[in-house]
Amino acid sequence: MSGRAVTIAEVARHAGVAVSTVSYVLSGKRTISADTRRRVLDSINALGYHPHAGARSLASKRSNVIALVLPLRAGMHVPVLMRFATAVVTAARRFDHDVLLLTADEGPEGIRRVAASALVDALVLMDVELHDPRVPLLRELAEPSVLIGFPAEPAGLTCVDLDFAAAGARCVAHLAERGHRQVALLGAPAVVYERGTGFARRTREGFTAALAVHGLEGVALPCEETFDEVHATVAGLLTSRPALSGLVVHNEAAVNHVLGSLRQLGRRVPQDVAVVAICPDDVAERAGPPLTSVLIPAEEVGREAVRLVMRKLQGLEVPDSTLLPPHLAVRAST
Amino acid sequence: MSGRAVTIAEVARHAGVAVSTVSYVLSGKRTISADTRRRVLDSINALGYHPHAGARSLASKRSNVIALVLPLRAGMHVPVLMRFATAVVTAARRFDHDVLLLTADEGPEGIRRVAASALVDALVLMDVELHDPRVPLLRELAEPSVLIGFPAEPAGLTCVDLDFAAAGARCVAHLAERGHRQVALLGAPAVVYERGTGFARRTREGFTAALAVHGLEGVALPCEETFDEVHATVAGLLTSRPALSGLVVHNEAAVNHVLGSLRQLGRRVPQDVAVVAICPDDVAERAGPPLTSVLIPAEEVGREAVRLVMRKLQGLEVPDSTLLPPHLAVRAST
DNA sequence: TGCGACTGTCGAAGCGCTTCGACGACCGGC
DNA sequence: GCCGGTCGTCGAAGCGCTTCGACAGTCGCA
Repeated sequence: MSGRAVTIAEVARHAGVAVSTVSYVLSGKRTISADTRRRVLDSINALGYHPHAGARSLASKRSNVIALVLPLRAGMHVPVLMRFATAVVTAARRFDHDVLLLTADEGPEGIRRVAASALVDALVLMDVELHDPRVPLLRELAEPSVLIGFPAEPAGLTCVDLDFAAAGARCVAHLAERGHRQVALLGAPAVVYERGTGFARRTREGFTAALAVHGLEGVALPCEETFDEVHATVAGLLTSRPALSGLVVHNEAAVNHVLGSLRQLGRRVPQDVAVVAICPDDVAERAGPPLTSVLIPAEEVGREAVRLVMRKLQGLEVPDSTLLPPHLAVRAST
Repeated sequence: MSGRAVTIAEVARHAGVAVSTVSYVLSGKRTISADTRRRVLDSINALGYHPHAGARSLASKRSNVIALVLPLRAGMHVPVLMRFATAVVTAARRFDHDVLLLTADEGPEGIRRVAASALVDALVLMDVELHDPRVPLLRELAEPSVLIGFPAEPAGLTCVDLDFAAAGARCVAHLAERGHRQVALLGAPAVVYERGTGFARRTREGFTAALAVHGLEGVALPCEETFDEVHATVAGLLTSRPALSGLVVHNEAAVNHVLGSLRQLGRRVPQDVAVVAICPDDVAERAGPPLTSVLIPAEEVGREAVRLVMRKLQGLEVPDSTLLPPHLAVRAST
């Protein structure tokens, strides 16, 4: 194997047809008789032909690669991002596309580079901030793009995300159903709110709005991620609000610390304090006790982002905004 | 911006030189006078020229892209993988290469596809198993590759990893220094050992060998990742070995559960039980108490893997095996 | 002064593919 | 039996780049 690569010309010779015929068999852009198609496909298999990606992209002006831009910043929950990433790769393959991985440290310039050099046909951006420096760049790019998350000014962009406001509200509703009257939200670290990251704020807004709807008392606090800080926050909260009996945790790294802290304070879950988390299912399942949770449907979001970007690539219309509904899984913690 | 893309011919015209001259300015493969170089570079900037990646790869037989193959399987610690991934991307950019992300679900065939289609020049594979189905394929590929991790039969391959045996030994040595006589290793879930994943076994071997060296008593156990299972394991261990006073935890997902379990059992860390973890620094720092740990130097490993694969691409010799030494950071848990 | 050895630049030939226009062969309708 | 229309296939013209050989100048040295 792997001497010089097989070219389309060799396939054509082997099958006794013209190069263009092979190309049309592969692309399906012109009708080819069943008989010829067979011969060509047989030759392709016999020779182990794989089209040269560069040649193809040069001739067709399509690279069949999409960029996945994933900044990695403080306070982000890496496992969730990884799930997005693999979901995007899997979905992209279904559309016969590959995925180029871009990180933040090259800055927006990296996006321009891969777009301008025709390395990629389209872009999917993750972890979008309210005032994201990449967003203005996207507007002037010819390549279509989809954002996972929402910037402050999403007009003219295509955005997908879990409906975090609904997720926050769903958690409150669940606690209300269970009869809790005083609840709290432990969210992302303060720095994430300050940066204006959309999902953190939207969860908080949904949470707060739902308190009014259900007539609950509640408070939303940022939450750091070391055990000691979490413990201090939880202890302070329970002291200042003795009647508090429901907790919503929207911080994957802190979830287990919260449970450890409650244990240490002698509060039983769910008898003394009920806990609902917004986090991936596996984290919720592994916790002690397993947590009632709203999962972040990473696979679904990633798949949807790819679907949308592919539609744009075909020139089809897509909605500006796609919000995926939250799903609550009830487990032992409420 | 972004009408039709600027081509090298337009740059050449703008600068008043031949197309080939522009190419040589960019590649540095022939001497060009300082004066001409200036004019060409100015034109490139003025026009915002970016070479067409496909054209370049077609003509030069180099795509300047490397594949990062990262299967995502049960029991793997996603955050660590993500660090590898970003380290690889960052390092690759320093060599003017981009990174194509491949996951497992296309199987080994995906590797063959991207190699045969000249989409990538080289491959970096992560999370290698002892009997990895991708390994035989690599041997017959023309493209150079580097593995992060070791298969059972690494002859003729290039492998990089943290020296997990040394890491396991280092933890034992540390506990011995602190005067502990009876210790235990809580490792990966059983399934990971059964699959023969190298790093899990090597840590255990290093641990076991070091017991003898330091004259300690000890046992190595697999460790599941739900709180309840961890708790059962820890409780069982402390019951069956009352004199046990040192714990090595090589399981990122279980680390916080172990601490929670000890808390619940009324054992203080480090007074009653000392704990050393093999995990990323941020997990160790956030734990309660912050953990003495051997970090998995993901950035370093990723960087080294890229450096090696680039050397191979240049036809240079590289060592078959690169083991990065462990670094122990002492914190509050020992 | 002449001659080889560089230097710096150019022109042209591909790289492997897609796509466009062309063109026989064959069809049905008159 | 002839004509317009498909259908299936072919040949050739690029796509934008790298690289090779060629070739004017220049320079140093005999």
